[in-house]
Amino acid sequence: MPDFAPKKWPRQARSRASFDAMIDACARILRETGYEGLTTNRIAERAGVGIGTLYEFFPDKETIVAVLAERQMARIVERMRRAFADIGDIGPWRGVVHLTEAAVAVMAEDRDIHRMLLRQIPFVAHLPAVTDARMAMLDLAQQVRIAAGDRLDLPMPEEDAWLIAQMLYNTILEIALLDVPPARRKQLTRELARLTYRMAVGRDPAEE
Amino acid sequence: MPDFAPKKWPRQARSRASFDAMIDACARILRETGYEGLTTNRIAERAGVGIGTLYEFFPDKETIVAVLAERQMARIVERMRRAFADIGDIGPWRGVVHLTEAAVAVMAEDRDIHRMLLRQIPFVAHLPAVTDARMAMLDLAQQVRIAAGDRLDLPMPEEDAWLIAQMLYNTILEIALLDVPPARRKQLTRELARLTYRMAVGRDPAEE
Amino acid sequence: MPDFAPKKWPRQARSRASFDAMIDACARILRETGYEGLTTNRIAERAGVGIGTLYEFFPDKETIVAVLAERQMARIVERMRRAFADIGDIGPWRGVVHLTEAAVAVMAEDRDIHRMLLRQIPFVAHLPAVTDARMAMLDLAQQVRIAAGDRLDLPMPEEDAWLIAQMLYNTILEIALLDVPPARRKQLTRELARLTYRMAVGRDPAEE
Amino acid sequence: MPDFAPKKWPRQARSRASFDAMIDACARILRETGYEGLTTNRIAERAGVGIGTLYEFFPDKETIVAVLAERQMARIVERMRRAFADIGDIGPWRGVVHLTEAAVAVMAEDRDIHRMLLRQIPFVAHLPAVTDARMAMLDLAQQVRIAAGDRLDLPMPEEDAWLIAQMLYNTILEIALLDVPPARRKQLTRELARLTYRMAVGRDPAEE
DNA sequence: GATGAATGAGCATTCATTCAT
DNA sequence: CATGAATGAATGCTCATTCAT
Repeated sequence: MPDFAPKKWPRQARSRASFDAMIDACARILRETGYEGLTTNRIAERAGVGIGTLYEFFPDKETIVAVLAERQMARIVERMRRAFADIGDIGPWRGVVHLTEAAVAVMAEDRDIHRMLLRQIPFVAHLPAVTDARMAMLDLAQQVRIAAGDRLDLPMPEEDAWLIAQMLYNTILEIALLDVPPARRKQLTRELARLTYRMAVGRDPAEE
Repeated sequence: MPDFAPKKWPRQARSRASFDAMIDACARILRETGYEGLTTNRIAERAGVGIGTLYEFFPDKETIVAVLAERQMARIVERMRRAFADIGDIGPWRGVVHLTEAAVAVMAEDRDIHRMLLRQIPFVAHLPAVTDARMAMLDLAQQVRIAAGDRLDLPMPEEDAWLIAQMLYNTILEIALLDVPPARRKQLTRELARLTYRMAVGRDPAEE
Repeated sequence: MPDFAPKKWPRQARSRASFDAMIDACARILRETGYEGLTTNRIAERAGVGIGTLYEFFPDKETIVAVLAERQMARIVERMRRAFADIGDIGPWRGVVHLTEAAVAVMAEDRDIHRMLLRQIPFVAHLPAVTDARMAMLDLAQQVRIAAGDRLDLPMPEEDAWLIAQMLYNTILEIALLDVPPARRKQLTRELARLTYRMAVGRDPAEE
Repeated sequence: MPDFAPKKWPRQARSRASFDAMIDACARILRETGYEGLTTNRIAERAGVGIGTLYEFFPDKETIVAVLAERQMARIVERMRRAFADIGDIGPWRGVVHLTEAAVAVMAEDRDIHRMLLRQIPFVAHLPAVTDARMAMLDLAQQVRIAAGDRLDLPMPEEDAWLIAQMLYNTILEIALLDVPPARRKQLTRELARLTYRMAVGRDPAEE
C-alpha cells in the first residue's frame, strides 16, 4: 500500500491557497461527476492552477483524493472527540445515544462526498486515516461496555468489541448515507443505539 | 441504472463453452490484477476467444462483471436456501448459529473474488442480484426473531429488522473476507451469532 | 473502379425473394439511419436472412448499395423514356417543360433514398448506371435544341450540350431534393425549363 | 448539426506550427488515400505530433476536415473578392467571363483536395463555410443581371437567381474538377459564361 | 516557483467477412 | 443452399504524467 503523501506541504500563504483550492476542486468534481469524472487536468482547471502546479504538490491523482479523505476523517474524529467530552455524567444510556447520534450527524453532513469517498473509491477504505477512524468505533463500543457498569459478561471481550465496532461503523455509515428526512435518520439512529446497548449489555436500557 | 443484461444467452454447447470461458477469464483476471487490470481484450484473450466474440454476447465490460457477480450471488443464495432447509428443529439458538456459519462459509469460499466484486467494483453493490441477496438477510433477522419465540419486544419491528440485516450483512462479509485461519473465522462467526441473538432477543441464549 | 456486380443473380423464386428483401432492407435502413448506420449484419437481419446468405449473393456491402442504386436509376430512366414518348407534337416549349417536370417528379418521388444514394454515398455517383442516366440529360438538352428548330446557333454544339446537361442534371436533382411543397417544386421546375430554353434557343418561348 | 469548432485555437508560434501541420497532414492523407484512409492516428503521425496533441486542439476527426475545408473556402472567397474588385468597367460581358474564369481557376488550382472535400466527404457540403460560398454565387448571378443593364425581364427574379446560382456552382465545380488541359478548361468556362449570359439576359453578348 | 503544451500507451468497441456445420 | 458463430484488424479517443520554458 503506497502512503499517499503529498510531495510537499504548502509553506506560504499563496501555496496554501493553491493547495486548498485543489483539494476543494477535487471535492466539487467528485460531487458533480463522480470518480470517473475526476481527472487531474480538471482538478487543476477548477482550482485555477496549472496542471504542472498540481504535480508540484501531489505525486499522483490518488494522493489528492487521499488528502481530501484525510481532511474529512479529521473533521469526523474531531467532532467525535467533542461528543465524547460532552457526555459527562448524563448517564450510560443517554451517553450511547449521544455518541451514536453525533457519529451519524457528522457523516450525514457531507453525505455526498462521503458516499463518493467511502463507497465509490475502493482504495479510500484502506487509507490509514479511514481505518483509524473505523477502529475508533472500538472506543464507542468500549464506552457502551462501561455504560453497562460491570454487567458486561461476554465471553470474548476483544472479539466482541471488534464485532460491535464493525457493526456500528457500517450501520452508522449506512444510515448517514440514506437519502431520507433528518427525522427519519434520527429515528433509525436511536434504534441503532438501543440495539447496540442490547448487544453489549444484554438487556434494554432502564431509563428513558 | 443500466440493467447489465447480456446481448444474448448462449444456446448451443459451443456458445456455452465460450460464454463460460469469458466469465471465468474475467474472474481469473480480477483475482490476479484487480479491476484496473481488467480489459475486454484481456478477457477475450484469456478466454481463448476473439474480442468480437466477447462483444457478440456482452454489450460492454460491466455486463461481464455483472454476470459473474450474479453467478456468485446465485451460489450464495442457493447455499443459504439449503441452510434454511437444514435447521429443522435443532432449536432456535443453534439455528441462528447454523445460518450465520453457512453465510460466512459461502462468502469465504471464494474470498478473493468476492473481495474484488463487492469491495473493489463500486457498481456491483447496486446490482439487483446483490441488493436482493442483501435484503435476504432480513429473512435471517426474521428467523432470529422467531427463534426467540414471541419474546421479541423491540418497539419498531420493521426498522429493527432492517438494522439487524445491515449489521449482519456487513459483518458477515467483513468476517468472510478476513485473511485468517478458518478456526478463527468460525470463532468470530459464533460470537457474531451470539451478539445477533442478544440484539434480537434481549438476553443470552439459554442452551449451548 | 470495381464493377459492383452480385456474385450471382437469383434464379428461383425463393432466391429472388431473399435477394429483393435484402435490397429492400438496404433501402429502409438507409432511409432510417443513413449510410453510417448501414451494416451488412443489419441488412441481413432486416431482410430476414442469415448473414451468410447475404454473402452468398453479394461480394461486399458496396455491391448491395450499387444494385439498389441501379434499380432506382432504372426506374428513372424508364420514366424518362415514357416522358419522351409522351411529348409527340405538343410543341417545342411544352415538350421541354414536360420532360423537365417528369425528371424532377421521378427523383422527388423517392426523395429520401435519392438523397442518401446520390449525396451521402460518394461512390454511387461513379456507378455506370448513374453516369449513364446523367449523360441521358444530353438527350434532353438535344431535345431543346430541336425544339428550337434551326435557331440554335451556339458556337460549340458539343460542349454546349455537355454544359447544359450538367446544369440540368444538378439543378433537377437540387430541386427534387428540396423539402418544399409540390407546388413550389413545380414552380421552380417550370422556371428551370424557361432558363434552359433561353440557354439553348437564345430567347424566351413564344407560346405558353 | 454540430458546429465543428476546434477546442482551442493555437496562440503561440509552436502551437500554430503543430496546428497547421495537422491540417496539412490531413490534406496530404486525403489526397493520397481518400477519406477512408484518413484516421486521427495517421494525421498525428504524418504531422509529427502525438495523437494527444491532436485531441488537444480538435474534438474529433470531422473538425479537422472542417477546418481544412474552411481554409480552402476562405481562399476561394478571397480570390473571388479580388476578381469582383478587378472588373471595374471592362464591360458587362467581359465582367461575367472574368468572374467565371476566376471561380473555375481557384477551384481547379487545388483540384484534388476539392474533389475529396466536396465530392467524397458528404458532411463538408453542409458546412456553413461551404454553403456560404455557394450562396455567394447569387452575387455572380446578380452581377450578370446588372451587366445586362436592366434588360433582365425574367418573371421570378428571386427564383431565377437561385436557379442560376445552383447551375453556376455545380457546373463551375464540375469543370474545375475535370482532369483536362487548362486550355480545354478555359474553353468550357467561356462557353459556360456565354450560356449564363443567355440565361440571364435572353440574348447573346454583343461584344467579344 | 509555476506553467501548460505535448505525450502515447492503452482502452472499449465496431463491423465486414469467413467457413464449418 | 443457407446459416450464424466467430473473428480480429483497425478506429476514435482519454488522461495521467512529464519537462522545456
